[in-house]
Amino acid sequence: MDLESLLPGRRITEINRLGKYLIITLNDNNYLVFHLKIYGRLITNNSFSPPADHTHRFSLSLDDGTTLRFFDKSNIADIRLLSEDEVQEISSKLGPEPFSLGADDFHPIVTSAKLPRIKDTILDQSLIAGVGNIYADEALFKAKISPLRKPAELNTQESADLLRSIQEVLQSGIDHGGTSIESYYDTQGAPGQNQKYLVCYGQGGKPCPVCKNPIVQTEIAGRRTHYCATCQPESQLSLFG
DNA sequence: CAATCAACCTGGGTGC
DNA sequence: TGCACCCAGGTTGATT
Repeated sequence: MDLESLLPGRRITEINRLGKYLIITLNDNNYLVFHLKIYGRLITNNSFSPPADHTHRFSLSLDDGTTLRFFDKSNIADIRLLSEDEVQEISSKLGPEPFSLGADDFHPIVTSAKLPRIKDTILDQSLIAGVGNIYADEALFKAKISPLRKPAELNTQESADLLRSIQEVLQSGIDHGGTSIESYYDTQGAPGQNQKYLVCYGQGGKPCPVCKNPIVQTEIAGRRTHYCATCQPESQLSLFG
């Protein structure tokens, strides 16, 4: 990749997030687009030394003396220099941002989804942008909805609860500086704290904080999945309401 | 057509 | 200790 040689002389005019994409707008109407995937890390703290397994992929020297460095442990993260049209194409494939949605908007999105389970549905970036695997499990737990439920069968109350839960778990992640289960770092090289606040994800076998039955760990659509089979019943009917 | 799977990469952990 | 295998917060295109 020779992005570094293409960039000198250009100016950063704006920085935005689009779903899970980070979009840096340049003054020539091009865009530096990052997708961190699982292990991508962007660091602006010049004195930060990442662990040895974080391979350096990219550096950009800014005129205030900052160096923007990009590391990726697995080399599957993306950095691309794109035109406005190409960014527009990415944007057009993304669903709405969860924080911009109301319950009335979210219910039809959920119930018209063609995916087999609600977990697949909220992970689908074309339906709702920005929800990843950890936050999907946390939100479904919080809303007391089984990840295995068929999306079309959620009633208005359930979809409203789910949207609110998605917003809450994402806000928690933001407030606590990210979830550092593996090795997430913010731009200063500091780990996030949100892993301390997870109540479901990664808790397989441990007692549910609500009912004390063990949290189930399984796999749904190839993604590690955790839920409480008691608090999040698969059947919509519950004798105990 | 819908749903799953392999591939993209690499390093770390685990179990034999 | 060595080695084969599995796993990872994601997305995409191929395959069943």
